[in-house]
Amino acid sequence: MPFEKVETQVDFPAQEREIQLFWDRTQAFEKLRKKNQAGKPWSFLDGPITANNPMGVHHAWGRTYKDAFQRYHAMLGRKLRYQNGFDCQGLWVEVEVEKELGLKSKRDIENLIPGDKEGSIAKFVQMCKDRVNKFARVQTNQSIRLGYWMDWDKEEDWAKPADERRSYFTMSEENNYTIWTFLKKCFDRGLIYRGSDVMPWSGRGGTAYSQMEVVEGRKLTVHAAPFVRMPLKGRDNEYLLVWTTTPWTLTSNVACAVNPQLEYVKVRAKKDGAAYWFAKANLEFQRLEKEFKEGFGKAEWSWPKQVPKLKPIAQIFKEQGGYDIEDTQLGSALVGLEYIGPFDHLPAQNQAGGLPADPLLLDRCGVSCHRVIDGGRDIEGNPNVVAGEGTGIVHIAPGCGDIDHVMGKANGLVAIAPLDDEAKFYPAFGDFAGLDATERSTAEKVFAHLREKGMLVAVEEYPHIYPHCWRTGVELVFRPVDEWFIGMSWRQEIMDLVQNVNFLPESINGRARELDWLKNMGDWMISKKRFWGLALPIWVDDKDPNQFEVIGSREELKSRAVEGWDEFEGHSPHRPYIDKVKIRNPKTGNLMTRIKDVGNPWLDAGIVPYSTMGYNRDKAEWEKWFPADLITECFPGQFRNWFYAILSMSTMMSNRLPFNVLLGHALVRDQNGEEMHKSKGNSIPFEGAANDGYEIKNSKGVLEKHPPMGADLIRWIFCRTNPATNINFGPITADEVRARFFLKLWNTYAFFCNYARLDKFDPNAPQVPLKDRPDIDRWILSDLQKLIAFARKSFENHDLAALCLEAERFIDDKVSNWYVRRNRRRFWKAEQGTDKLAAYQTLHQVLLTFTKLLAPIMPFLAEKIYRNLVDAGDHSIHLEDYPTPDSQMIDEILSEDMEALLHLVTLGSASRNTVKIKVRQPLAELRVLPGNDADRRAIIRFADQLCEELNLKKASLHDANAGPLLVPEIKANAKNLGPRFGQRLKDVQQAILKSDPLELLKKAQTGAPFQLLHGTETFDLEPADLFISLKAQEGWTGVADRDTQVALDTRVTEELALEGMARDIIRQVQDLRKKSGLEMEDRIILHLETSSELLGKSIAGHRDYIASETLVLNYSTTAPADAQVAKVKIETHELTITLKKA
RNA sequence: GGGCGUAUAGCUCAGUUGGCUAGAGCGCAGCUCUGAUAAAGCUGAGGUCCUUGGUUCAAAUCCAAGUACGCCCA
Repeated sequence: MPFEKVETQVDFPAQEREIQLFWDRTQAFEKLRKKNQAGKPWSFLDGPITANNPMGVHHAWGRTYKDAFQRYHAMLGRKLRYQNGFDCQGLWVEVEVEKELGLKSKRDIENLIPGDKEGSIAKFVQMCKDRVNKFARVQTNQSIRLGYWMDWDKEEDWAKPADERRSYFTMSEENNYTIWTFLKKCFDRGLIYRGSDVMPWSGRGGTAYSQMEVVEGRKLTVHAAPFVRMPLKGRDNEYLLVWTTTPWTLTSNVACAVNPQLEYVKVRAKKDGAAYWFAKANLEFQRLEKEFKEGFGKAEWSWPKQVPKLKPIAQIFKEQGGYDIEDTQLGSALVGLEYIGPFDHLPAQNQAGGLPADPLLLDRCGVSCHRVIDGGRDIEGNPNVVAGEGTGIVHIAPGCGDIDHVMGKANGLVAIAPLDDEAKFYPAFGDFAGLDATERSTAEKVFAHLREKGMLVAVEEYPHIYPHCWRTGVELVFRPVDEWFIGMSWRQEIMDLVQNVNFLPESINGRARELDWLKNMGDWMISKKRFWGLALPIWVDDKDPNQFEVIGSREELKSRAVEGWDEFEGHSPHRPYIDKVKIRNPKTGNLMTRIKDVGNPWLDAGIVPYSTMGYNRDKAEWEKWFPADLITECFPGQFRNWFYAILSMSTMMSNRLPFNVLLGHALVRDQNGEEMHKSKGNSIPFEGAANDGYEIKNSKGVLEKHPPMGADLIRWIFCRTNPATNINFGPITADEVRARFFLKLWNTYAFFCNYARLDKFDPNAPQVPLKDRPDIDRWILSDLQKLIAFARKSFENHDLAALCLEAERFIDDKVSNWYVRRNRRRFWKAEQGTDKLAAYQTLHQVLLTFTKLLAPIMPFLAEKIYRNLVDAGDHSIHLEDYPTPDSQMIDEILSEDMEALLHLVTLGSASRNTVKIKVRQPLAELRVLPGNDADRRAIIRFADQLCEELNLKKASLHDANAGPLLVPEIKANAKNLGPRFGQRLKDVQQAILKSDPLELLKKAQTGAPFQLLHGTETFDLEPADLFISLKAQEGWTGVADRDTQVALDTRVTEELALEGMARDIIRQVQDLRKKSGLEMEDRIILHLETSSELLGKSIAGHRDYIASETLVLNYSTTAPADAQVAKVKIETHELTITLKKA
């Protein structure tokens, strides 16, 4: 039965839990799917969430969007897939499992079962799978609590393999094999290659990092940077001065590079008579001067306090006894000079062909390569060696740096690679063997050695941004590695497609950002020397490492397999089982073995437009859902990650865009705009916000408890936010939104239900025809239609913020603060009748429609309200059709007029405020001189509304023929004019007083300077020179805005005063009723006692009025016993009120 | 170093194709209303619309340069 009593104190989270039970019990979601089974498809593609931890409150932003758009389209009758996605594979899962197990390195993993490497990997991979399953379940439950309607896995589903569940999992066979399809297409186009570049490498992680990952791990670091002198061969006491921030690389120095066009100086130190070559510009160059003042480009990257300002090279020499400049030469003069390196005694420096030995360069070694080379230019034509930081002479270690590597190749230098896969020195490095390159002590050892050889000139502390391992935090080193790449020579194809992507919100410039990335990105490194991930389907010839093949499907592998298939059969394509399968190279007849590497996880997420829609399984089905109508994700970072992956992979797969619209949103911050971190105490867990309550630090740094917001409130907060800007999320926002919207809506709904219940309003009674309803009903219904149209447009434009803000205005300004407030009496009044029925029907329709409009955004609250507005039984609001606007009900003129009425009310209130006469005191008349048509219409059409609202006896249109309503009174602003006019001030004042105030007002209102004639004189004046006030006639007060003037009769006659008192009395009686705990409908026996003659007169004159307002059954001449008593003051008169329930 | 974006009240932000006295919410002060409302209304204080120059009858808005901040890339 509808219209149960609604309490105004409400626990939203508790209510949401009840609604969830209702949905579960009635199978509401299943009913919805059934209802739309034959509908036209609307394709949403979920970007997979990393199933590695519980989801945070920031995930709720995107997930709310996802749910809201799906629910909206479901209400339009569209058929949806409702498929959630979990991102499963990759290093981030390994990291957490390693942490759980307390493992420190790859070797620990391989030794999980001591002595059984393969078994260890199998066990580790299984644990990764288990972890993913565990958190997929956690996230599923969290998402359900958010109200996110998806085809979630049920208890029985979790026992099934990933491929047979409802959500998609990137670890599924389908997903992995579809990536194989993609890689095969790349291979067929000749794009897959093995690169042996010098790559950023994590010693602890045991893996190289892709460009994307290096970005994640950049940190401000301070390195001990030595200035080293390298003796030139054949010159006496003459040196190259080099500088480096990575001292360990000096062990592997092979050459020194200069810029031939740059000027170099030869400086002789007075201390020991040694001569040094370095770039002339560097002598006095203030290195990192800007960074010293301003930091390194991020707030947290300010100059480290303990690090002194860097010295120019000249200062270093001065401090060591001074110097003279002996010579200046272009760099070209240095090219070819040979020198002695600092670590020439190491075996590695003397090994033929370098380390590892290059078979083509066996005629030389590190030591024999030591000479000055031309640093050359990069692909954009900029010189690789420049003055500035350093010395303009760059120490080159082709085994330790990517540019060095390139230069080494170009100059026929050997490469010496000093570090193993744990970033420790190889044995060929003497007493450095086994040392960790990133340890400070290793750098110290380098310095000690240099000092001993007399090659160390100075050491400084040098801060810079240096790449670190994003997971372990250790410094990355550069070492030569074999990694697998997709060549990106086809980037133009992707860019051509991206031209047509609809990136929202537009202000983010998503297309330009994506194109920028596509233009500048390097080749895609897809391999990772780890355990848990996509098995890259690359098989390499056992005897000829240059021959390899990419396998495109499970079937292809099976048909090619010559070994190991039986052991693999029955396992997912993961390590270690997939590694068993060998194929034969048709060209050489040799066996081919899969590379051990696993794949980049963005391949996993990037293939989902294909793998989840059945590309390899059922093309017709795939065509039905591809491309997705919408995807939505958090945008920072994704331009180079998921967006990049799906766009590029889809280009390769079908040369089609995988989606029509991409809606991005920004980041969640704490309520002060700072990043949320558990350690900072400002992070809000999802469960805390949704259901359990949470603690965050307040401004004093003390943990403070906050009640839960509930899912709908979280959802609303996210939806009302401009997706282009970060959101400051926290209790302040929550309280504000709850108060201004949720409670407003709730109380309006409670008001309606509570009266409807008392009045036994029948929602099924015949509708009062629109034409028979008063203006205010037709107005709110008209604006309701406009809101419906706006809501539909907002969903179509993917602009939920616009809808939420408009909905807030509608409920707050229009329904609650105007419609309900103005119409309370229609609901209160005792007699039934058309007018009352119309009021009920109007408000019922408004609330019901509004609830449906917002059901996609606040599904719980909408359901709750719906269930009390209609006799719904087990029928959910989410099975309703989305409202359609009825243009017949839209009345633009009426809307304008109502707007104008609000404008007049404001002016009226303002005029009351100027004379401080409270609204409870009735006044005789308000006159309006309208400045526009709407105001003119409103004062005629809504005079009664205006009277009621402002407590007036009469509101009328001012007759223009009767002269001006208000007259400006203009005085001179002596403070302004005095300094300018001095003794002539009096004349100016006279001029102002004598001029026609209306004319003067007009001049001043232009805002521009103007002239005032006075006798023979002309004064140049500005608007600020005048004090202007508008005066009404005696006994009246007036205010005006730009257009419209109002004048209020402020004379309080005795009759009006007595009525005012009566209203005061009513107010006090009501107050006592409320305090006494009486119900709204209770009738009372009232006794009023006063010694004031005036008050007595007021009571006598308004007995019936007071009685009807306060539900007095009868007046008692004496104070009743067992009654509530209050002694109050009406103005200065004392009054004793005694009442009891009749 | 390059690219993109932003700069408006104490805070968070609106401000459309240039156009009226630059606004809202929160916060602050005063007054008011209240038997749906932990609410609401009116008034007030609070602005170098980042700076400088230009275009224009007119610039917060368009253009240029600079400064600061953010993001992306190197």
